[in-house]
Amino acid sequence: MHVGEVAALAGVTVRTLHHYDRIGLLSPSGRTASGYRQYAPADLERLHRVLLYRELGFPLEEVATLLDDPDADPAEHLRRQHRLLLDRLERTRAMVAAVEKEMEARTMGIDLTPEEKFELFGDWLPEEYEAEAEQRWGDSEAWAQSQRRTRGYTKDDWLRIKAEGDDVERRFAEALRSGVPADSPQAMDLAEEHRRSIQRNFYDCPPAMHAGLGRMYVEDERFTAYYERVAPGLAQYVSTAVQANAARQAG
Amino acid sequence: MHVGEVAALAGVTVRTLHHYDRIGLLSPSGRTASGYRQYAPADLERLHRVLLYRELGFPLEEVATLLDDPDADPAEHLRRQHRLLLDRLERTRAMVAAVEKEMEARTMGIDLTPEEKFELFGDWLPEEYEAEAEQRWGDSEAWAQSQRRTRGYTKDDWLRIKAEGDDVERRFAEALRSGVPADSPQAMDLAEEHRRSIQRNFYDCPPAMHAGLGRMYVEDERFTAYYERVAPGLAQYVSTAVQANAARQAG
DNA sequence: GCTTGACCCTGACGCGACGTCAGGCTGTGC
DNA sequence: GCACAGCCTGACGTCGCGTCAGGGTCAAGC
Repeated sequence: MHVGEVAALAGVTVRTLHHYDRIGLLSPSGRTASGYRQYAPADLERLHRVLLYRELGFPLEEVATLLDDPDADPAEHLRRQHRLLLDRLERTRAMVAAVEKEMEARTMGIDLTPEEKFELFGDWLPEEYEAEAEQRWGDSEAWAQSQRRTRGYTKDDWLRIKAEGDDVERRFAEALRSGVPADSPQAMDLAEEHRRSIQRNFYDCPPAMHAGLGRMYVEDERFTAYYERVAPGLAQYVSTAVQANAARQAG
Repeated sequence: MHVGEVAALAGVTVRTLHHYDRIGLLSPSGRTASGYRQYAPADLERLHRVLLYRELGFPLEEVATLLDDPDADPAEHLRRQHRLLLDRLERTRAMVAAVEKEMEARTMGIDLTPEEKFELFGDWLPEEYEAEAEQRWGDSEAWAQSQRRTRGYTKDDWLRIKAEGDDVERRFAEALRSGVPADSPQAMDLAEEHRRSIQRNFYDCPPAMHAGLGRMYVEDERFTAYYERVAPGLAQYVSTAVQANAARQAG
């Protein structure tokens, strides 16, 4: 195969292949009499690995040392790439969660601290996050996928939505005032309505994620303060109702 | 706040902030009498957005036009960033799936075509992949997370593992030869053993993913050929047993 | 056999997003 | 009052290519 074909196959430019040849990262294993580069199947394999490591953010020089390590067999590379990709998956998921927290905060008019906003850029320790996310969101995988529907909302929608949320809040406060238990079917129905409202308007919110939000309402003082300002005891009330509802859905 | 603090908070260097100031992407809203940069909270918010868009691969000039668009309010940015992050999540997931396919192929000594290996780098159309992945892996979310255990395998492990896999295969072939139905408890038990073997050795493999592998064994001719070479009809046999077992686990 | 047009070659310069000194001013603790 | 950390502004270096420039190659069609 010559450069053009390889470039088209791999989705890179010819110039890139020239560059990789020049710096010795990937030199084609042959040349024609007239000097044309000839790529063998093994060269393609190497290119494949190069592109994956590059995608993962390695500088080309480091890629070269990785690939030229005599102790690293193909399986070794696959395992490393697999691990790195899973790290990236986790990191992206954390960023999605952070943006969602901001969205949730914004709809309630709560300001996050600067530290909180930037925390997702800090030096990323997957193990640390893992446990936290697990606890916060439960099955954090299941909800992440289906959230693609939230795209393409217009500004007007958000006003309508805000009104809708206020309505549910008001009825929660009413239930609390008239002594309806937080784990009663009536309160759970309100919680379910709350969940469906989020689901329709903001992002897909399966019961497990909803339960996570519920916990946040009592654990994060700013969310607590938001509800407490509507009515005293409402944060705990909503939290309990939401979690009871989630348990009901799961059971 | 002055540069050093902001840099530490956001996890960037002072030089980066100088650069953003120079190119007009993020100029601090004030200076002290002696010329020190003074960053206000609003500057931090802008920086936060800058870093997220940068992380998502936008060139800085484009980031500037995005942020200076008078029609784009904060919610607009959150929605866009959310959408872009979900795209990235999907793309990373596809790459993970591709690497896993390679791993699976390698353990069976099957070569993937160059096109297949590079397909994940092609111009990425999320919708296209979505349907395919859904069909291939079922609940592709649920299994992705728990795979972090596969890290840190040594070379020796893989030899032991290969022997283990061969053993299960041999017993599958035996069951097929002696007329044990593929959806019988006995065959399903073998399938479960197969799944657990993968789970222990290669990557976490919940029933849904295992069922996906089972489908691949009959749909991808090279995997089919692998099993058929062990015994005629074995590909379909294993596939059926695996999927029956997955259904049993789910029920 | 000759042209045409697509593809290949090797320099060489340019660019984006900073890293990295150099040389000098500022602000705080002892 | 001085040491030392932290701030300033140039200015040059680096990495991973993009983008010409100037010239050779090759299969197709006339």
